[in-house]
Amino acid sequence: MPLYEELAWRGFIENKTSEELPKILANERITAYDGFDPTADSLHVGNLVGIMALVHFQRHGHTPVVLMGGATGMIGDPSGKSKERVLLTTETIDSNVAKQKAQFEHFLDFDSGKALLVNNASWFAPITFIDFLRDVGKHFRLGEMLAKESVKSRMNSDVGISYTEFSYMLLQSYDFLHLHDAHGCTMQIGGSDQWGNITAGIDLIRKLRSAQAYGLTTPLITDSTGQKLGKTAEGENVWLDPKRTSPYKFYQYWVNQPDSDVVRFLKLFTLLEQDEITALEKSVEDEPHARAAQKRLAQVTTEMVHGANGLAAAEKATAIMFGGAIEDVDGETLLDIFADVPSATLAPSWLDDGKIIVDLLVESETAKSRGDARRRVKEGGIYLNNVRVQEEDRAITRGDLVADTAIVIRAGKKNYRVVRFG
RNA sequence: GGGGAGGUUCCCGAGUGGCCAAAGGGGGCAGACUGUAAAUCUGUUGGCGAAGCCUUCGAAGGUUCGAAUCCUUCCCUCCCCA
Repeated sequence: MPLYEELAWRGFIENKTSEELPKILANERITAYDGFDPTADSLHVGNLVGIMALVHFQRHGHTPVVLMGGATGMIGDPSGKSKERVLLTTETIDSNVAKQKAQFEHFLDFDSGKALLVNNASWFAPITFIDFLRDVGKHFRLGEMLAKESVKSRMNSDVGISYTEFSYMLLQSYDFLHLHDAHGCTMQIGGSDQWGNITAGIDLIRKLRSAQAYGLTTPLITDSTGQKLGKTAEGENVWLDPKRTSPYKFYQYWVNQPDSDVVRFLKLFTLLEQDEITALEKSVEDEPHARAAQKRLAQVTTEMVHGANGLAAAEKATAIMFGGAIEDVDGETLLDIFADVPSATLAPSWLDDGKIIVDLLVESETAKSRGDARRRVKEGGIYLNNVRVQEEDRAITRGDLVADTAIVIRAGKKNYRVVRFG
């Protein structure tokens, strides 16, 4: 399937700046970029749409460019944001850029120029403010800028918009111009909220270089609850860094996708072929309880991000946590399985101090206060080694240890925490 | 620079001297149901405790027996005019 058709089928295309795009992508080898803000030390699931779009470009022989916003990340893009960005320090940004760079290497082949990763700090740092206003600012008309949706919506909100963020579109336009000049980049990919910034860049390239550039926006992916993609039920981001989001949790995030989203996500976040996805779609209709599509989605995405070992660990942990009893597992296996689960360590003597379940919940940070712990026990949402505990003053002793090493706490249906002693 | 409106618990938002740990909604958490789903229903949602106590309504002071509510100064946001 040609690239454009494949992107369309998979659901990557929200809008394009030119009707010529399908033809160009089929007949030419182009360089296309997508920007990523290094506001955290890891990429997260929300970035996957952009990453996978670049992956498809590379698979079809085009050259993808990952633009790290080392400079622009210090400003903050107002597009799609309801409030002003908290500004980060240079050190933090640099460190984030380095860490995200390593993650991109899981997806794209950067060998011998097949893909590029650039940081816009490298071209923004030498420019003075006066030069920038003269050379770039001159080509922007205030009327157009004010008409941009990203600006308008913030102007109409009661947080307003600072001059800093207002200037963002100039910076992003200059990125595009620079990549056009330096790498022959003629295309920018971005989320639908980037439309205004992308077209601004295309205009700048046309004005200054009399050249035609293109833009493609991907839809804002939300889950069935309308929430932005890549948030756990707790509202935390699902990160690609295993230190931030364990492979187990990552796997679980995908397994838990509702029927209404799973096919869409298979298309976007896996490279599975049309035949297999169609078969999985049928399975969702015919035997939804089997959740074959969810399992396959989780399997493929986890392996892609965390490798075969990460997937194996996630699957093993899942089998235990949603399956058998915990008593008949030996200590090593137990700790291995629960390696991905948040844990706490307490001194062995703790068990001899006549503590009760409420103490255990608080000291293992399962509950945020004693009142919270007490309430949750009362509600029947606390399990000790998978056995429900309903007495607030349930004593905790050495007898509760599994395999002489740990206690497994479960809060609610699927939130586990291991407490190790020693 | 001038004028006006505001800043309340996770969010929105009510509350104008005691009946306010603060209405209502949203969100979260838990339970039932279930497919580790959706929808629905129920409970719960500052901290410590048995009662009760402690901390909280942009910040700091002040008035008062008593303040989220009144006064002063400061910080921040929005709107209009210049």
